[in-house]
Amino acid sequence: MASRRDGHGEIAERLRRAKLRVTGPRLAMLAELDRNRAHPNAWDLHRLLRARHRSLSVSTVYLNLEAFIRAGLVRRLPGRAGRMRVEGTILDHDHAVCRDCGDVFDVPRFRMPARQRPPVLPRGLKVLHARMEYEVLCARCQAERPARGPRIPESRSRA
Amino acid sequence: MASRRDGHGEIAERLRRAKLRVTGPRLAMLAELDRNRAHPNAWDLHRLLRARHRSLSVSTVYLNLEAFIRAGLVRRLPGRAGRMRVEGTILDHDHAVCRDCGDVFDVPRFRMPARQRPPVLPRGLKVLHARMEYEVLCARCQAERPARGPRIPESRSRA
DNA sequence: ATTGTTGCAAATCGTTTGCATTAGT
DNA sequence: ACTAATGCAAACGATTTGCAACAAT
Repeated sequence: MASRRDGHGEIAERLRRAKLRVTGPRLAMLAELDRNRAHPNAWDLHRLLRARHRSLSVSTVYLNLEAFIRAGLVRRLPGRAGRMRVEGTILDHDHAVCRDCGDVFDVPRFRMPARQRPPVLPRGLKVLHARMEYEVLCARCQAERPARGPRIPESRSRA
Repeated sequence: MASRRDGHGEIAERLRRAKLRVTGPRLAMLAELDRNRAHPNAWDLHRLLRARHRSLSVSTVYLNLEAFIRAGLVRRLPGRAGRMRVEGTILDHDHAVCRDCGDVFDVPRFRMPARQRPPVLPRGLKVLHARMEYEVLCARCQAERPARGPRIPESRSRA
């Protein structure tokens, strides 16, 4: 509906290049993902977008995220058990994931030295990207006592 | 119960070092994780272990996996939306994750060149490990037609 | 006109939790 | 003895699916 106005021209273009139909929900989702650096999950997005798009349903969010991921417009992030996280900024950064709470932090990108040849991957795999990933302990989890029980399930997100 | 016999001596030792009580379910889980290179999830483990340990419950599997992860005995792997995968072999290898189906493949480890200094991480993060991760398209997904719908939810595992 | 997309609700299924019991230490 | 670990079932909550109405091409 709200096709190309809104200054979504560039986003609409991305969708077309990906051979995906340009629709309101998609423009809204990509726009949000463009600006949201908090690694939101499907529900975060749904909640955030409901403000302007009253009728947006969760299933649409899921369906579109899947489509975006396959189109390479969005990347799926490692996250805590039971939820999918996503990020739209396929920018130049790597991730640090907290071993205990699963929180994800953006970290400056590590660039593989020019002549360092990447390892040979198993036959059949087509490499799309290679990036460094850090397993860390976030400040909060370090403070934690030896802790055994599960951590607070996480669920923040900026607006 | 089946404390240290079974040739689980070494595993029991690992548990003690991690300050975790040595119990049957734990010995069984770690033993399975030691030999299973298929990146199983909680249900896979439960299913595999039920054979010998008829009474093992899923919650115990989850609880112990969480404990193992925090103890650094096991690592949590990136997985498809909504499920946790795990691996016991904290060996020298990296991972390649299929963008579309989420399958994980072990790949030879990339070693950061000696004098290449790793990037500075945000203050407060304590780095436990740094490894390369590849975003790939597995053979099956490459064969796939442009595909839009979700892939078969995955769920294999060796025995 | 054709076919992908959406929204809704129901169905699934992975993960978590409460609690009484059992078993390590 | 003291307390963690277990098993069970119920509770949760995230993701998926079926389908009819709708909209993009």
